[in-house]
Amino acid sequence: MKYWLFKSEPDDYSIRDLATAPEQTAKWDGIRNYQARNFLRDQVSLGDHVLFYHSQCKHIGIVGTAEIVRAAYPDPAQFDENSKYFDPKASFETPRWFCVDIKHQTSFKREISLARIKANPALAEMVLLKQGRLSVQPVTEQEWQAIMAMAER
DNA sequence: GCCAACGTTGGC
DNA sequence: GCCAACGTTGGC
Repeated sequence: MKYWLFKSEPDDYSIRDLATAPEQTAKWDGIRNYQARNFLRDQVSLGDHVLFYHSQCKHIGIVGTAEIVRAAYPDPAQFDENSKYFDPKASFETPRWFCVDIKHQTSFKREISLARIKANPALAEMVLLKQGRLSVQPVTEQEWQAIMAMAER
């Protein structure tokens, strides 16, 4: 069992959108960064747990959790000429980008703000704080437990 | 809206 | 393969 942190701009897609989606499930597509792609394609597995993070908004932080309900498959948007995620260099034979499906698990009453994350010594080594721009990133079990201890349901 | 950090592109 | 130019992310 592994743990991850997925970033989303809530104006684009929020934890509330996920919680109210059909079957509380969504396709996590549009990832167009190679490092994030490699995690999605090679390491994110069915049943893994996800911290849902809101970026570029008023209340930046971790807002809930989700679970991987489908492992990596080619992101259909790369083949769609009308999508902003279209990639002319991708083909069905050699897809370049991948997505997974996630299902909502919990929404926190209050977000665990970035400021509180930075203030917690147990979280000092989080990839979130080390590598600010990575939108799919691993989380250790210890970090997961520390986050859960801070969360109000 | 600004700007730092960092990823990507493309000329050489 | 290097590196400058450029684009994007994301906190503030």
